[in-house]
Amino acid sequence: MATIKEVAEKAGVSVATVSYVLNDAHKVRPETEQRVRRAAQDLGYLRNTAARSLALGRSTMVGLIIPDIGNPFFPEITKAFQEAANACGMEAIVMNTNSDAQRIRGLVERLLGLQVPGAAFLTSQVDPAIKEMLAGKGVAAAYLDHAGAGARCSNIAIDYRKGIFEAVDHLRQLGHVKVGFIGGPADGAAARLRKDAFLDAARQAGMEAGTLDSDFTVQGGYFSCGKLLDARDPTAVIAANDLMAIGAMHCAYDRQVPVPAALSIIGFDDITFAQFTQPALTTVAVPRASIGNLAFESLWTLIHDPGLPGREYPIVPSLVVRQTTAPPR
Amino acid sequence: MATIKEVAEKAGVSVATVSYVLNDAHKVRPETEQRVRRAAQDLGYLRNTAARSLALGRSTMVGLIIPDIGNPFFPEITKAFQEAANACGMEAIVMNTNSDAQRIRGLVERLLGLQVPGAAFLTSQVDPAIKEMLAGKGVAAAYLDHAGAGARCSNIAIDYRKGIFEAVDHLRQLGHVKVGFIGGPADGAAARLRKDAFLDAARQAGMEAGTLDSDFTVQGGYFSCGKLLDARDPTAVIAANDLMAIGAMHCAYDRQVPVPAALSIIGFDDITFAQFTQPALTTVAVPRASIGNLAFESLWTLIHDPGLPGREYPIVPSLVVRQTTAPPR
DNA sequence: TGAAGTCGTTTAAACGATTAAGCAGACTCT
DNA sequence: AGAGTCTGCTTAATCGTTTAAACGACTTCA
Repeated sequence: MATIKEVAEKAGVSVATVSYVLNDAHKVRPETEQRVRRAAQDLGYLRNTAARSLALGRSTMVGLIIPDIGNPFFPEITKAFQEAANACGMEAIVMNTNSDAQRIRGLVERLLGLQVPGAAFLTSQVDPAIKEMLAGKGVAAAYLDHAGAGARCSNIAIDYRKGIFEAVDHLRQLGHVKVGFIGGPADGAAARLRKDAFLDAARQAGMEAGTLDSDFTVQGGYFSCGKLLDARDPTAVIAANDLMAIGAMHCAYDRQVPVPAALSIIGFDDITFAQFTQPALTTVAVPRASIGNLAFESLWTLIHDPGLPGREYPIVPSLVVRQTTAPPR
Repeated sequence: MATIKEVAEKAGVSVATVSYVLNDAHKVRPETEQRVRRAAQDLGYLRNTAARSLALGRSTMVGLIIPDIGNPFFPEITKAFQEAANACGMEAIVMNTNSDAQRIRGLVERLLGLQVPGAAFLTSQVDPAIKEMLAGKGVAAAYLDHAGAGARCSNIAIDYRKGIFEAVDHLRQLGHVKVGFIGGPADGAAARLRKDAFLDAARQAGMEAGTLDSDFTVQGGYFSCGKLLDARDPTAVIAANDLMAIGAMHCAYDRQVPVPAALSIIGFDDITFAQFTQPALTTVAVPRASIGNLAFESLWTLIHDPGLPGREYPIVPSLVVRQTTAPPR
């Protein structure tokens, strides 16, 4: 592997000059710059990232921590984040918590060892101690749906309320009165936001609302829908994510309850698959690529202006009407 | 950030001793080791990966190159790869080609700059020049469905033939005679393997076979299924991946052709969503977690025994019968 | 008793970049 | 002409590890 030294020798200059050229510090005579670039090109020179990170005291990698890349909500976010990072000359290190908040500490230590200047945490819970530690070490952070922005951290806030209100309003316009809601785990902050929004919206629309906490899985949606149907006989069900909505559709199918004729179903997230269910799922679309982009951009901003305080970045979902909603039976 | 020097001072030893402890070289008196470990613990010491990589001449990161993390075939592979890497104290750097083979060169340069000791290429085509370059630099490589193993590279070979034969045999047993096949792009090697296997299997089963090349997307499956239905009126269709099979299901639905009563459909891959279609998709399951694991393990082996030649790792798919297949009308 | 091992530790030289500080030489100004 | 200011480059220190080689202090053995 060619080193900066070899490039310097070949170009007949010192390593410092090569370094200046490579870092676009316009300190070098154009003619010399050309010689250096030629030499680098000819030798197939590639900067040694490790050496660079050591000298700089920080690497060009940023962390992206998500619960599970297998969850269809995250691949698109990940991709957008990676692309944004690459466009800025950085690498993304993607890590899964497997929905186990305990794991985060270990992941953060790995990231700190890698000297990352920043990391995005797109998981619902992060121990405040960890947040403080990161801020203390000057590592930029971006969170999703956390309390708010802080010293070295920004927050990406999905406006669940708006999305849920649109969904409820859509059902109201169709004439529904008895509406069920299948929520996420009771201990999740993001799940609570959606449920509270639903209750408010339903009250405001004068609906008879019934809610049930579930677990964001297809299976969970299936069972919860069954219980809801038995207990309250709603004409429409809103699920807090698409996976549960799909479970609900299967439940309805198995019980021979036609969707949407006898039961309207609305999901949340608009995962890629939502458009391919039969009938296609009406759902609240969350712009996932934007989340990934914003997550990186917020880090980039924080990294390049250490004085700047963290910001709040809003994400605005909106209802996508497909085929699982219709007037009540 | 605490450095090894501070740990050494706190423990009253030299940095070399600390390094030996940290690297589990059992060269140190147990009593001293304890002192060092305590000191490291107390200071919250984390190894500086950049410095380590620089000294070692290679990093503890391995590359994983895939076409698109948004494609449901890859998240699970990625996850398994990451977990295998982490279990061995390494980090995975995941990169997308966005199905553009041209991009690979750039990605490889980034990986080489990161001093990775190995990388897995789970994409259909890799320029032989790149393969040679990697082997030349002593970087271990793992490929998917490539010609074969070589000096510093292993190959993971999915036995498409076996999977396709099982699918065809299943249809034969049900009594189907006119069977269609929706393949991938004509220029893809993996697509060709599946199609050839189908033609062989169909001939062997004495079936009337019709094939059509498509593009591995839901849309493509939809249109191709339509064309196949118009041209040949088959009683069953096999798609080269699940996405196209799902497209075919939609096509059948839109044409009021009941599945499986009037048309049997079989997919390939068994993506997570295959079990959630309505009716649930019969498909050939490819053990994706195994692919991820093997990809990493093959790299690990090559990295730790530089003398060892690359190996061929077989992946064996198998049919999963669900609800989209039945005897012909 | 002295040569030859062990054992546990330290010394010091890498590794490949970045960057502040220094240094010639040319140019400007008084 | 001499002092001061640019310009364009080099010198050399630095980042935090790893690891071969050296080095005392003991033990063993002839």
